[in-house]
Amino acid sequence: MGSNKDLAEKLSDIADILDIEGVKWEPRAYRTAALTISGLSEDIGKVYREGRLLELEGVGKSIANSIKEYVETGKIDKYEDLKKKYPIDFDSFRKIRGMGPKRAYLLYKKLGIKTVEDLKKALDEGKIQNIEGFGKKSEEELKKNLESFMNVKNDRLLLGYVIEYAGSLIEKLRKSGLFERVEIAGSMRRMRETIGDIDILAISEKPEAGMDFFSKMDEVKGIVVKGPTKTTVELGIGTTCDIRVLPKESFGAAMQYFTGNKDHNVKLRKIAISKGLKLNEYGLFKGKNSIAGKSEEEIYNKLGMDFIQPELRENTGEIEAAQEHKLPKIVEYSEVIGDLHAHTKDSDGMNSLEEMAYAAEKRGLKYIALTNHSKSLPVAHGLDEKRFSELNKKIDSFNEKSSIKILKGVELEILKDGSLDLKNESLKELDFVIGAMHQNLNMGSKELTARLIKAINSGMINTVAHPTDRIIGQREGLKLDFDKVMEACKNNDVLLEIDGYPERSDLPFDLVKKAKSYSIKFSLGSDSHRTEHLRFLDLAAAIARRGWLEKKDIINTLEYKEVLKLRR
DNA sequence: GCCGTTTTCGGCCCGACTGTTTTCAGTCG
Repeated sequence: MGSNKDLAEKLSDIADILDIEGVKWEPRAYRTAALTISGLSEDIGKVYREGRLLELEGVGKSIANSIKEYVETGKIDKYEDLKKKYPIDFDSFRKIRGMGPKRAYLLYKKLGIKTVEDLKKALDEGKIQNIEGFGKKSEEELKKNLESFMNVKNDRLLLGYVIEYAGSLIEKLRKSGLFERVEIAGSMRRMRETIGDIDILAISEKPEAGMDFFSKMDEVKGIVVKGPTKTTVELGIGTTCDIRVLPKESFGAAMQYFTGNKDHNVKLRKIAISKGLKLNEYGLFKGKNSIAGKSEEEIYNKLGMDFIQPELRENTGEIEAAQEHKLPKIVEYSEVIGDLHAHTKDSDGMNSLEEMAYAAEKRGLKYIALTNHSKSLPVAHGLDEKRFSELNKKIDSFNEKSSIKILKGVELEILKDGSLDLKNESLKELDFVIGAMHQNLNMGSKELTARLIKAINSGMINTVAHPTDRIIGQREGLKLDFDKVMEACKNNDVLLEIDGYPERSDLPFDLVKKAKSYSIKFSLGSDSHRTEHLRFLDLAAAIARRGWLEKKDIINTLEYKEVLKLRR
């Protein structure tokens, strides 16, 4: 029994070794496949068993066979053979800046370095600088990068906790007066739930002065590279930040290029080539003439397709849809007018009912569902029927006198056997019921799926809370059979939730897309436990956009009274 | 090894930066 991550690492290792052997192009193929698999949100074993391996980007006959081997035996012969020949810990070296496969091999050949520990020892003994192709500076560089590799806890940061920080960086740069324009690009612009670094693009008449200003900002801990138009620094918060300065006439091309993702860009470039054009960060070129570059729109249009929103740029069919003019009109952030998952201090939140409601109103919302935990979650001070009934009265009187409305809700425990934590009479008094599994999750996939489906079939819940139950960086999602779950949701008019709380970001966008294909509708929630968390609703909206959802797919775009009608 | 709106064979994204070279390879995004 292996994992997607382990398989992806093995395929990357194969790529590295083939690279060393001077094999042309094959490494690229293995890397593409590795990338696809590491980004997959379903178990590769499942994909294999359902005979869908060849549908994966970059997986052909040969790699599909390797995956088959891996799923069935946990091993890949080709990998084992190559690894015997090159017993090098490529997987760790890959993560050290400046250590690619070629250098790793050179150091192995010359000094017998196989592991990170070996490398550290050789560096400490000053042996690296004498190797041909290395020098004193490379040695120093490697030392530094090895250090930061050993200190790194988690390589990607959660969008929800970095986005405001990045916003303040941008503001500082704008106010410096050295730039005509400064914008965020990269995975942050695509609103991916985790980001590897922060990418900033700028237009400037004085790029060198701009680079100087940037590299000396308070937030900067160290400089990684610094050139006249491109600088990379390490920030105090534990991530790197790239800034790139480009000419005005190229800014659209640069935004397009640096927003990514990589696969999306590669495909666009191939399309450019097929039309006898060339696309790079400076523009779209016919021979030496630029035919587009100022704006992203003109680049997409000149390539024969509609403009594609940043959140969609993942190479998961958006380019084909844009060519056929069939992209959905995805939901706007401003169209989400209510929050359908929040807590107060009645259970495990920090703020009162009034504080939460008024804070939501201040953010421009028209309603908020207060969905406190139910009694079987004692760690969160879950409420019993009696306390819910009292809270409901408070909400009714609040609603009478205020313009923002509160929905009487619950985040209801789905018990071990699939029964519900509150009596039906009590549930009938509520406006919005979120079914959730927080406890007793150590059961088999079949049992978990059956448990959830029993709750969905009860007719008493509106939506399923954070359906995969993943915690990013801490635990994988539950191995639910989502085809069955979605089928059940569809048959019972039960929604799936998109929980915007940064660690959850759940459903993930690819499962959102899948659920949409079942014609399921969605509820969005910030899962706020304090007023400051209400901004996470935008992150839920971002996932909705990344999952191609339109206004009509999301009930938070309905008016308060319409949402009330959904409750039977 | 993968893939197809020039193709089932013959291509495979492209430019910046660094350090070591003495014109470029390796790495990165």
